[in-house]
Amino acid sequence: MGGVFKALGDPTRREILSLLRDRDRSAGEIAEHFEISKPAISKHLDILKEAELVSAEKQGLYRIYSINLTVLQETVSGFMDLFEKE
Amino acid sequence: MGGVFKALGDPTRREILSLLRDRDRSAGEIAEHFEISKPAISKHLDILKEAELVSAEKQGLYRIYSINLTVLQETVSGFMDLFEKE
DNA sequence: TAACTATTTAGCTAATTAGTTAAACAAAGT
DNA sequence: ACTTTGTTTAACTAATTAGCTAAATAGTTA
Repeated sequence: MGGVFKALGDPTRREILSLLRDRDRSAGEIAEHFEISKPAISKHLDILKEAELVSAEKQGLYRIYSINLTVLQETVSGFMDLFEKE
Repeated sequence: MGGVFKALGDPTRREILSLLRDRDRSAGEIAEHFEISKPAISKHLDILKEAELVSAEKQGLYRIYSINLTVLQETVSGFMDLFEKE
């Protein structure tokens, strides 16, 4: 669970998630949206994958990334439950 | 908003929040729950304060910290709304 | 198999972060 | 005023992180 919050701590990674919210995208397509280098994006994707916030599927030459909404929602809302007033 | 996720990214800070969930506590009381030094805790508290996740009130010799549930909930749930399926 | 494209890995650097101890500051009591 | 107690600030260090470029890997196409 720590990994999820760590992953969400970086603005680039949050922006990647919001790109993937709309639709799946290849690594290169994601990289296009940022000023930073492709290897840097690749590393961010790796961290998101590690946190299970995204998953990747090989499709020919491309790696298609998709967001894992379930993990995102369950982790964050599970955490937030700790802070419910009762 | 970034500040909130950055603040939540650290396990010590999440644990501080969960201590403050039960009741307000002084800086020293918070520090007692951890192995690390008081100055280290003080810095964590500063980051949480910066993110407006906690607030501090002077009470004589003590600084009493309380959690700001509103900021925590609104920020996180506001962020999660971006990921609602529609 | 050679060339091309997409992506990742490796090796490096600069910046940030979480921790340390020592010193400073603030409030209270003697 | 001096001491004690609680907390923060300063100065430093070690570890981590986010970025870079160059090289390697993997898949496609000619």
